[in-house]
Amino acid sequence: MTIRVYNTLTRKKEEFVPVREGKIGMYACGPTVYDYFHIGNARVFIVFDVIRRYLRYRGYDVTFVQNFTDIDDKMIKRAQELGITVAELADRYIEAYFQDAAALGIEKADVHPKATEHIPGMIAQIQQLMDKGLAYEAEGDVYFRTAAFPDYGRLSNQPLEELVAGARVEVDERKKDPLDFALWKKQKPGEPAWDSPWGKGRPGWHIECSVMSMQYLGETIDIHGGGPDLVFPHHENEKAQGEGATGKPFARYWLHAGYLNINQEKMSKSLGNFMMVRDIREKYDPQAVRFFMLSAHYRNPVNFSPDLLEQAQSGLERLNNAVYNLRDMLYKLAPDGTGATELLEKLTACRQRFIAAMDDDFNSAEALAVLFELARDANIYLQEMAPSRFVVEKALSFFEETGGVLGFFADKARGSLDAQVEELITRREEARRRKDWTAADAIRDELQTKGIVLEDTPQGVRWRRKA
RNA sequence: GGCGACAUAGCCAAGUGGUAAGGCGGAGGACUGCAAAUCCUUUAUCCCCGGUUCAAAUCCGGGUGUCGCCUCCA
Repeated sequence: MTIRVYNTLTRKKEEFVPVREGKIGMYACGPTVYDYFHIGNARVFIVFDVIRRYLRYRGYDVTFVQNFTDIDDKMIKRAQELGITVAELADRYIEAYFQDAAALGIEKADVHPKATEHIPGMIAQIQQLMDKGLAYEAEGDVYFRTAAFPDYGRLSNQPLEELVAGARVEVDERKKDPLDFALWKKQKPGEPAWDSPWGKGRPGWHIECSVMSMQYLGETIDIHGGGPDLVFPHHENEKAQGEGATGKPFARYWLHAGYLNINQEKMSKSLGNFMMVRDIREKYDPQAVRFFMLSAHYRNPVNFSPDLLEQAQSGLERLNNAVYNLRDMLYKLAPDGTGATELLEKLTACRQRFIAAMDDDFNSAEALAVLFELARDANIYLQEMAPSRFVVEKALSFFEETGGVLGFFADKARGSLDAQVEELITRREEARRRKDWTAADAIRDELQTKGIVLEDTPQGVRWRRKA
């Protein structure tokens, strides 16, 4: 079986074949760290986190790079507003990024390069482009000469004439062509700047990603991805820069997530409907956010609302309960030999279906459906009077394996109860034996307030922590 | 004007030729001292109109509707 991915460049699903056998270089455009990241960013980060985990699960040696844009107009403006330096602003929100990302179960990339630490490489690439006639200087700025790059517009599938006709951007007199974009920007008073052959200034946005991806992953990377609105101009420009400089394909597969809307509308400052992960975290389980994102195919547009998040929360709880119940049973059973049951056969079938779903352009929605089906089978199995520890263990490892790909069921430790809680549970059991339901229920209620849920099963009392 | 996406049950959402996965919610039932968790049953002919085909949610044509990109927004 092979993995198939939808490639924005060719606008169809293709068989995935990396440049070097067994190894994958993957780059996703990261946040500009001038604020907390929003729920739309979160979708992209989660999607690429899962893609990366899945490719690793399929046996590839994956190197994943995600940058931080720590110098640009927005950074400068925000730093001025806050009365701090651009570097201080970056530090603040990079730290916030890692906190929010961790809450969402997003693993750190192998490398998180910052633009400001790669200025010499950018200058070198700009120089390369100038040497090839693909860039020109104009009053301290440097622009990419799009007319000299015939492939320009191919990624976004836009004929050049149309790009020009549709251009709403005001014409900059210094550009030779409205489509030309800045590689280097001359310093304005008060702005951070670096020395360059063209005077003091700073890099354009697009050049940083070209340079950082090539530095860490080589001239041709396997997967380059990001948010949907990066197709044009950002990725189109990156591609032009990288291919202009090397003459080689910049990326084999371009992957883009779909939009995340709020109330059927795009998130935008003017509508005032920006939702930050930082705020959502205070009210909802961030794991539910993750589940929500994976419950639809990554390329489809999705709508986001608190109501939908609660639906997701309920769905995730069902899966979590299945895993809790398996773990609890494992804890209660003594080791045994092998157990031969239908459930073992279903495990094998479900594993195959999970892989088939994810192989098909990372169809996490279908993959989740497989987990739900197995959850039901496992729950049924747990109702047997004498389940086999061997089988329970196998079922549990299925969830841990697939959960490892999707980023769920991470807290393997069953956890322990403090002595006081243990004592309460014991006292409740005694009360139940006496049929003193009032006392038993009082204890159960008390534990509830401590976040401990008790469930009575044929095999004895079971407890779990409320999420 | 150019380019594109989407339209499946109350809600979310897979499925791209063979007679509709899964989840949330609802209803009924089982289990339980009561719960919780769980299980069982139930809840759709896939926007409309044509066409191709033995057979279409799935392909083709035409509509309608929603959304997006073409602005250094993920």
